[in-house]
Amino acid sequence: MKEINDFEQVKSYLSAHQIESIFNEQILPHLSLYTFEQGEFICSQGDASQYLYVLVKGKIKVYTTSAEGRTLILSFKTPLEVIGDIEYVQDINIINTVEAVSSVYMIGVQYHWLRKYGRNHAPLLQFLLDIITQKFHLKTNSMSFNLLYPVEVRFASYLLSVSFNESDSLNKEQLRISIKDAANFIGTSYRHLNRVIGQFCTEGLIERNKGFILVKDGEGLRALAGDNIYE
Amino acid sequence: MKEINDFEQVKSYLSAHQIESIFNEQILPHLSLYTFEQGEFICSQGDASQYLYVLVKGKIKVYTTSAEGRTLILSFKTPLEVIGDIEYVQDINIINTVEAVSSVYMIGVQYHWLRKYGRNHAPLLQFLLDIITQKFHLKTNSMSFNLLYPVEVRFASYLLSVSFNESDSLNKEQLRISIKDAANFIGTSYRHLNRVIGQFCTEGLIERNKGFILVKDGEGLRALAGDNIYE
DNA sequence: AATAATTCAGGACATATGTCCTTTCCAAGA
DNA sequence: TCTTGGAAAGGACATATGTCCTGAATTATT
Repeated sequence: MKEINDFEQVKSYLSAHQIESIFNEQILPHLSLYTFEQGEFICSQGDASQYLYVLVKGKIKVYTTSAEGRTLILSFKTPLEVIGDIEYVQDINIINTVEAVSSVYMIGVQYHWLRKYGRNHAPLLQFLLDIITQKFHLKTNSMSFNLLYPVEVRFASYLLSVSFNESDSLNKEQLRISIKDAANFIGTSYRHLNRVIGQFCTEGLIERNKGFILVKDGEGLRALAGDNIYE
Repeated sequence: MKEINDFEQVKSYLSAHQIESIFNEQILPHLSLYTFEQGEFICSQGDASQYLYVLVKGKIKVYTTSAEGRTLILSFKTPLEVIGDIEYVQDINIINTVEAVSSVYMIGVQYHWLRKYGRNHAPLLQFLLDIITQKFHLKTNSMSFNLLYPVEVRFASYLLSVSFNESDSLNKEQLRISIKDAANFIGTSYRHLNRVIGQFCTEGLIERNKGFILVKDGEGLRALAGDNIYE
């Protein structure tokens, strides 16, 4: 983590995401811009929490680790997103580990100042409500989805969701995904996901060459996934 | 659903739950008290949403039904709880079906009035934030739990959680649970849950007689469940 | 280039879980 | 009392998924 001492950048990110109004005059001076490198932790499960972060650039993943050491990825997030909000409101330790997937920029502010100056600032409260209800909705969906459908369907959905979001930067439908991440995300084992990938290849839905996965038949995947797309 | 036209009761429920301050003078006149019978729907997945409900007495269950007709119970809730909050903030249709498990009392208010008079009322916003973050936290836990652990463990946890909460009213550890509900809650089939129950009986953890389940070895269940208790 | 270390793909098998169906039993109604 | 319907329990089997392990492929290191 590195702090970037440039208040102009803070302001410009706020304005880019149209959230200038959520922080009032008293809080503004206590905002800082932080950057995290790829792979760096933003916060770790169980730690005491102190900062509310607003993700303004880059991509992060949120995951939990069970007592037995199994990992479950709960979500990937891109701006605009908030980290530490639940912990702030509930006054509890960090629930999930958050890790930078790309290089990441976040605006951070200590709970301390939020408690002091933000408690009754309606725009901030509304903003948090909006963000959290979105998260909640998304989580509700993925929870039902994970429990109600087999791995095939979840993976088809995952592929679609990833290929849509990433494809801007990459070659058409060619995308590098981490199979391990994918397995942890849809809550299955690496081995089993591999099996499903093999099956998809046989059926001509995708093709794989050395770590990459090429979506050959998006329509086929969509048919498999049904309406359910990880949003 | 039946409306109870008695503003005194509304006030007394508000005060019993110490939430008098969340509704301001303008909104108060638009609060109503509703009662639902056991089995009655409070709201149904997909419907247009119009009311925010505060559960003040009784027990409800929240579930979702997949396109294929499978049911997944997302949670059982007792006071203090809010229904329709996500839908209010996001302005979307009802996400999950909510059904009264016992006879239920709820304070209802139309979104209309909330939008008109509640938008900037910090106590209301804070209250919603608090409730929703709690829900979110709970859901995060149950999601990881469901994905990370086998049915045995989930059921052990479920039994513990239910026996603690219900046991006030009932005979010691004797509790009537709906096995179907339990199966839908932990996201498995009735058949499989039955199998696990059989196994638990063999191991002397529980005993069953005609629809009832008797917890014989709470410690054993706790050992199985590990630290993970729903909620 | 040669070797070691790591990642990747998949085989073999065990286990968990789902589907379908049958039997038993009990309660509601004729 | 006699049906009849529907819960409850569980048998038989198919399928989904997990665990452990091995060999090939790839990358890093000397």
